[in-house]
Amino acid sequence: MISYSLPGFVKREFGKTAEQSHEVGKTMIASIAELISDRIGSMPAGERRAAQTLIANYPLTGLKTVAEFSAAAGVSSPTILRFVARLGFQNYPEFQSALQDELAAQLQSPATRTLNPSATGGAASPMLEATLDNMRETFRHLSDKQLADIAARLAERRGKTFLIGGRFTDPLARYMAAHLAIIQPDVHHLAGQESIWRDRLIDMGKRDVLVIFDIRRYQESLIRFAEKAHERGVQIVLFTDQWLSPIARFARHVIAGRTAVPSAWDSSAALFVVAETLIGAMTRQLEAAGAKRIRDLESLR
Amino acid sequence: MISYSLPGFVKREFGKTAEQSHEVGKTMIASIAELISDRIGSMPAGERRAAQTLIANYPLTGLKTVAEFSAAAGVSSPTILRFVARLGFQNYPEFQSALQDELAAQLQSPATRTLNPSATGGAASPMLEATLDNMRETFRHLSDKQLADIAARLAERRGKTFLIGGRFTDPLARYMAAHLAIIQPDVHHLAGQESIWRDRLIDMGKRDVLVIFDIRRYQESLIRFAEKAHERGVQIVLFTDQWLSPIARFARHVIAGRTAVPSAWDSSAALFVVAETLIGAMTRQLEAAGAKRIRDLESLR
DNA sequence: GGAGCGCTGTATCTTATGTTACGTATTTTG
DNA sequence: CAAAATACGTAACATAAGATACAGCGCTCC
Repeated sequence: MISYSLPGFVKREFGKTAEQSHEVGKTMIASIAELISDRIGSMPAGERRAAQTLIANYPLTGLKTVAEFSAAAGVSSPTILRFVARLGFQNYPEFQSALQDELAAQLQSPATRTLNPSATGGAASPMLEATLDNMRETFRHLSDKQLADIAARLAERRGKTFLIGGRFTDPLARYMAAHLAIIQPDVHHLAGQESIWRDRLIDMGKRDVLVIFDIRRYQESLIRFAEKAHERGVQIVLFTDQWLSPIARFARHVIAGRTAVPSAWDSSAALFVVAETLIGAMTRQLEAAGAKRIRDLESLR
Repeated sequence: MISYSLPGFVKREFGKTAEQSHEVGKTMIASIAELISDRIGSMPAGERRAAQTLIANYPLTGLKTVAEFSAAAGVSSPTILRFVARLGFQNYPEFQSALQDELAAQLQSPATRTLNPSATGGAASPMLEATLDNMRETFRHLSDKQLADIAARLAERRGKTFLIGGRFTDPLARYMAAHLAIIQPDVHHLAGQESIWRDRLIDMGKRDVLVIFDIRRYQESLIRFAEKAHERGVQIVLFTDQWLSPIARFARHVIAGRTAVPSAWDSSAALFVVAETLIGAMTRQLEAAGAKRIRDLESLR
C-alpha cells in the first residue's frame, strides 16, 4: 500500500498569507496566548504540555530555541514543531516573530498592560475583581501598626501558640501553623473533634496565644472553646469577617476581612492574604533566631 | 526551604573575559541597557549605531538574528558581533540569553515596572501589592475557557474526586475538598502519611479525578503518587507555580499561579483564589443537582 | 478482544545562522 | 601631509538550529 495522507493538520490551512489574523468562530483572536488557550482543549497530550509550559511563563519559552523549549516541556522537538504548526504558523521562526511583535506592542505601551485586566478579564471574572477589592478594603481597615502588633505578640515566644478554625477556615489555620511551626517552637494546630481540643485547654495559660479563624456561619463549638480559653487567660487573635464573629468579644486582636464575592460561598482569600502577610512579618522579626532554627531543620532532612 | 525569590534575578555576569576590562567602578551594572549607555561613549561609529538601534526599541532588536539586527542598524553583521563582544559577551547567543533573562525578570514582577501607582496610596504594604499583581498575572494566563473546562471535568460526576497537596499547600486541598464535598458526593481529601494515600490508589480509575497542589520545592512523594495515579488512568488536575511541578507531565490540566512575593516564603494566595473561583464555577454548574443536595444536608443538621 | 488510526520519539538531513579571515576604507597622529 | 592604526564590510566557513522521514506504541472504536 502507498503511504496515505499524513496526520491531518500538516499544511491544511496555510494557503493564505502569513500575516493573516487568526479567527476562531466569531471571536477574533488577538494574542497568541488566547489562541493557545482556545485550542488547548483539542490538543494531544504532548502538545498540550508544550502549550502549558509556554503559557506558564509566557512568552519567554517561545523565544528560546526549539531544543530548549522541548526540554522545558519534557517532550521532543518535533512535538514542539507540530504544536506550532497546529497554531497555524508555517514554521518556528514565523511563530517567534509573532511572539516578538506581540511583545513589542506590550513593551511599547505599558498602559495597555495595566488596562488589560479590565479589558480581557474584566467582565470575564467578576469573581477576581471582587476578590481584589476585598483585599484592598481589608488592608485599608488594617493599619500597619496593628499588623506589627499582632506579629510581635505572636513572635514574642513566652508561651505556646495554638491555631484552630471553623469548617471552611480550618485549612487557613493549618496553613499558618505549617509556616509558624518552622520559625518557632511550640506551635500547635488543633485538629479533630471538639472533645479533643477541649482537653488541650489544660495546656493553655496566660502566656499562650490562640489564633482562631471564624467566619459565618459562626460555629457554636468554636465560640464555646474561645470562651473557655479566654477564661483561662489565653490571648486570642481572631480572624473573622466584617460582621465579626461573637468571639470578637473575647479577642485581644481582631482581624476583619471582607468575604463577599459573587458566588454561593464566602471568600476567605482576604484572610488568607492577611495570614501570609503576618507570616512574612513574623519571619522577618524572628530572622536571627529563625535562621539557626531553619538551618537545624534543614540538617534534619 | 525558604526561598528568597524576588529581586535578585539577573545574576548573570557580563563578560568575565574583558580584555579591556572597563571596570565600572563601584556601581553595579544591573541591566544590559545600563551597560550599553555606560560604554557607548567609547565606541566606534558603527557599533554606536548598533547600540542606539538596540536602545531605541529595547530589547526587541537584540532578540532577533544578527542579520536582522545589522539590517535594522544599517551596519554589517560583523559589526553587530563586535558590538556584542565589546559588551563583554563571548558570543551572540550568550548575549541573547542575557536579554531574555532580563526580560523574564521584568515580566515576572509587573509591580516594578508600574512603580507604585496611586491606586492604594503608594506606601501600602509591598506584600499586598505583590500579591494583587500575582493574582492579576495568574488570571491573565488563565483563560475562562480553561477554567470552565476544568470545572466541567470536576463537575461531571462519573467518578470520584480526590484531593491532595504538599507540605504547605495541603491546606488548599483541604479547603477545596471542604466545599466540593458539599456540592457533590465522592469527594475525598487524602491526608496523613504517604503509605495511606498509596493504598487509596486501588480505588482510583479512569473515571476519577485527582486534584494535586504542588509548588516548589516539589515533593518527591507527591510526584511518585501522581505518576502511579496517572498509570492507572486517573485524570490529574494540577495546581502549581509558574515553574511547573514535574507532575505537569502527567497532568490533564495545569494551573500555574504566581507565587513570588517580597517575603521569605512563597505565596499560595493566587492559587487559593483560583481554587475559590473554581469552586464557584462548579457550584453554579451543579446548581440543579446541588440545590437538592444542600437542602438535604441542611436537614441533617 | 482485535484492527485501525493517530500520536510521539529517534535519527537523519537541510538550511540558515553565527563566526572568522582578509582586504579596503577611514581616521588618527607625528 | 604622510604613515600607521583602527574600523568596517565582503565573502567563505563551520556549526547548530529547524525540518523531515520513519517506525514503534498506545489508544480508541468496533
